[in-house]
Amino acid sequence: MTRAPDFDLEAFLPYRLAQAAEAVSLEFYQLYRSRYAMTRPEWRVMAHLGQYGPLTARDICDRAQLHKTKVSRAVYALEQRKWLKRGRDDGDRRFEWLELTSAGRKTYDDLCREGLSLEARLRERLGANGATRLLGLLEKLNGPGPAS
Amino acid sequence: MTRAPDFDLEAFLPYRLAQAAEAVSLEFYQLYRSRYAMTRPEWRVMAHLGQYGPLTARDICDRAQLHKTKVSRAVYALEQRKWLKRGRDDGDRRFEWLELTSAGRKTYDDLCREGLSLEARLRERLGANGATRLLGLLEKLNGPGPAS
DNA sequence: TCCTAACAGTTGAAAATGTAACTATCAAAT
DNA sequence: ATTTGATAGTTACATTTTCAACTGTTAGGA
Repeated sequence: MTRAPDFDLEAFLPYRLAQAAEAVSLEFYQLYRSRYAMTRPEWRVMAHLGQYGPLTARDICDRAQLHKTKVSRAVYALEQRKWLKRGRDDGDRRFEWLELTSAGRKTYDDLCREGLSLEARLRERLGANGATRLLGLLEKLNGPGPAS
Repeated sequence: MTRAPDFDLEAFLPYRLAQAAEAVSLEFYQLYRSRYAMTRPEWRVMAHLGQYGPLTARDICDRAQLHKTKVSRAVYALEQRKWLKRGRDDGDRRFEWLELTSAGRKTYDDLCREGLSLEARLRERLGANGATRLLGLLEKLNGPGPAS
């Protein structure tokens, strides 16, 4: 049982990534939270619906890496606020197709504009090509993933 | 009120960072969770204590960006398991100095070894200099931060 | 047809978290 | 000495998240 003296927390990727992600997403979270009283899962669900048209809850789970109970509750909340409507699939009645209402899309568009503005600030910090290189590295990092 | 057609979720940094951080930290989380039944805040607190010697709860809050109630509860849990001991500061009795016990250090050392092994796998995915470049970019990202 | 297994989505209870109020201690000013 | 305001850390309560069990539906045999 030897010591582990060469472990360096400051250079530990899971730690640094978590710190960076938290700091960056906090800026945006505070915005949609204070402006629209939305939670993180609610914004995630809205973002995916706004971006990729009608989806089932399952689709959102897969794409957004969100647990199905989170999606279920977020969908319920968005529906209550009339930002989303659901419709059963006629062929397979287990599915529900989820879609933003026009009120939901208005909110989504507003948050997209804010997102773009935040994105611009972040890219400024990263310098030319910085964002592209960062996205590329993140891609590599998740790449292989757990074998299906 | 114009549409926001150029918002691209797949290239949105807060989103991609959150996804990457979650995926990467999950690998490690599952390890210390299954092997030691530790929560994330508990590991964070242990990591900081193992790495930076005796600290107060406040130090850990600042360094680890962890809310003080999380730290308080994590410290309590680690203490119960005899992985940590606390001692009042003689000068200022508000402070408590926190330190890993030798049992705690043993656990910490074990997790450090696992951390190093995970880190090696991640660096392999990132290629030569990839990790260094990634850390540099993350640094820039958080750099300025909100003005104090 | 009937049985079984799988899937989409929901719900309830337990655990974790966030917020605000709290105790105890200290420092500075009066 | 006493008051005021700040700080370290804890606790209580409300909200969120997680986990497992559940309903309803479909598909594929026997």
